[in-house]
Amino acid sequence: MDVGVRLQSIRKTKGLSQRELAKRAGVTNSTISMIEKNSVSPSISSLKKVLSGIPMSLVDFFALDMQAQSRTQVVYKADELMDIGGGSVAMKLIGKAFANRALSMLDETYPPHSDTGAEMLSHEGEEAGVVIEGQLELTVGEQVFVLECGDSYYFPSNQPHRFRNPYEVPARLISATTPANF
Amino acid sequence: MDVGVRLQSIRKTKGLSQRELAKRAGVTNSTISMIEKNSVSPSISSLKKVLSGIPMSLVDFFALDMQAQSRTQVVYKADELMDIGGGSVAMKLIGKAFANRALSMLDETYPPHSDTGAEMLSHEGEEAGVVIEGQLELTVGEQVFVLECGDSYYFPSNQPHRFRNPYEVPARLISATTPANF
DNA sequence: CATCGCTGTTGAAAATACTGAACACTGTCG
DNA sequence: CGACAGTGTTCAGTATTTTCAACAGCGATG
Repeated sequence: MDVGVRLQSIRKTKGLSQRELAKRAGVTNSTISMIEKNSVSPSISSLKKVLSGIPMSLVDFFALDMQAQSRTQVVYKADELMDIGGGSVAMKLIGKAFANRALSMLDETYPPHSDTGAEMLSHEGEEAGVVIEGQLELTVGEQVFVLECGDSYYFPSNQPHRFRNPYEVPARLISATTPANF
Repeated sequence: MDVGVRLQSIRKTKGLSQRELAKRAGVTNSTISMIEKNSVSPSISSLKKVLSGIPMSLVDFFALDMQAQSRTQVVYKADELMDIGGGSVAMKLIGKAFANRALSMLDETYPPHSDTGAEMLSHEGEEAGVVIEGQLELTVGEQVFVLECGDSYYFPSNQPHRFRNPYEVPARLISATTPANF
């Protein structure tokens, strides 16, 4: 992992000079120069100061790291997804031909006033999703959330949960669950 | 944010003494003592060494913050997703506060003529996705596919792959990967 | 009680990071 | 061309962190 290179690329992305960033962060330009050249390994406090001038959190900074590491049917046309929707909700499974999948990805459509059911769901694993059309109500444990278009969620699936569309327009949700439950 | 307290709580959770952790990490016990007492602000390199004895990544260490602050956030508004896009492609991670995730779900936007890079990606696990806006070209191994809006894919991530948007309109892709690579 | 093995803390010395003031380079303006 | 404002780099001195070794406290064992 290369702190210096990463800092430099972030700084340049933001269109800042070393001196400009230094001023905002309350450090000297030489500090930034040396960090970027990896001639020092900054202390947490000074890196935090530097990032505050961007601004960016330490988590986000280190998260960039991971990205550095970046015959069965592969592609499925929109109309060849497998519909596994039991009730009113249409749930289309992505990658039906993939045996022993580690992942369930679904394209779900919730018509107005539809629901995954009164009793809460609960199973092993973790799940995430994004609402890409309409709005949806999500209940996790005791908490009730309203997801607007573009909003997303992530929670451990053993927490009791339920999806509901109490609105007048259909909602569309892309979800992923691991391990696969379909 | 309290580096010292956090380190201490992690260390104790793992049932390690200062000396034991110090030995595994390749630092001295006094370093750990002082960090935990917040009488110093460790350098990135030494904190990284210390965490390697746990073991734990810097991201996860700093991510504990967010977890604590929001008692496991479930829902993320569209504008609070974490952008981990390195190049031209905007990749937004869903559920950034979820530490040790089993799943990476991303909301990716490919501007016209953007690309994940000339060299093919390859890593462990499986991945799936749906194109929800525009069109995208996907290369898996020797095969090249054109994904229209609504089309999806599923393949093992060890197959070399690459995404490309050679078209004139932006493409938006929701993808999921397990195990998490972010 | 004494001794062992462990715990975490503390001080002086060694190593490392940060500052402040130079330097060399670029491009722009008069 | 000369002056200027910007860029990033370098170096000596200062401030901070890290080590090494000693210390004090605690519980178990002989």
